[in-house]
Amino acid sequence: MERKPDNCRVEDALGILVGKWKPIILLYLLQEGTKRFSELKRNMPGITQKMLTKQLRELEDEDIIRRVVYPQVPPKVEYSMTDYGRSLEPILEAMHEWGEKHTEHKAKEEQNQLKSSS
Amino acid sequence: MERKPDNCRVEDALGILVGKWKPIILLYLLQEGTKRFSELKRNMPGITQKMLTKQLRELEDEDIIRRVVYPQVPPKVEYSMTDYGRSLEPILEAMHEWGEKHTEHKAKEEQNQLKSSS
DNA sequence: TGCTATAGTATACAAAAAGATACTATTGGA
DNA sequence: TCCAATAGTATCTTTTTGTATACTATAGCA
Repeated sequence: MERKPDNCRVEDALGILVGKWKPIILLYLLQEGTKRFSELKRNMPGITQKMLTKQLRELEDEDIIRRVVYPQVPPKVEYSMTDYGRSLEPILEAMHEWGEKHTEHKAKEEQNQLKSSS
Repeated sequence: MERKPDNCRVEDALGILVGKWKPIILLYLLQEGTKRFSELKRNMPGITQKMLTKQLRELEDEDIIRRVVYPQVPPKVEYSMTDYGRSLEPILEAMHEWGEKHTEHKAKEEQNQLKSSS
């Protein structure tokens, strides 16, 4: 990594991944393939419709996911990863792995604090 | 990636990396090693002292960077990556690479839009 | 006729992140 | 005696994110 901060493109990836629900949406779609709006919602207890819609729209605007509307009533809308979106997988995977190590790390830290305070 | 969203640890990494200046700070320290507060500030035009201090404290609390105070006047405080912090490098690297591809991708998209609107 | 299901909007509000600006302590040197 | 340098705090304001809640359209069905 020999580059200047001014050509740092880390922010681009970060901008796409950031948002309380985006990583969860992306991992879900990566694992499960195509999903309807209602299935996404069911899978994310606590999310509001507005939030889910917003996150999906943002991901769609970045060409990370695809939105397909079926002209039916009641409506049916399906979401899936684009090929381009799938290219985020290594990042998500790296983050997930790091996150698991981090959990251990925090556990150890707490252990140390207990020792030193007793 | 065959896991349930409820054991998704992506958020942990995200929580550490998110912040307008954190990736820049981390890449800088990874590349340049130990740096003083004033050097960090000089390297990030636009950041306020308050912001820099806050981001550094948060990274320190997570054991990602180390803060060493020299009892001098005027004060001297040095920051550097911890070993643990260096374990974030693959993620930052993956993000950087993706970001570069993203820049091309966006350029192509704009080309296509120009074509289709002419 | 009125209810259900689905995928949303619209509006108001609360909380978190970021920015602007002013202030502090201390010592060596002019 | 007063100024410069360094690494901060303390407040206040603005912007961005996220939450809560209510509302909409429409085909099919009882």
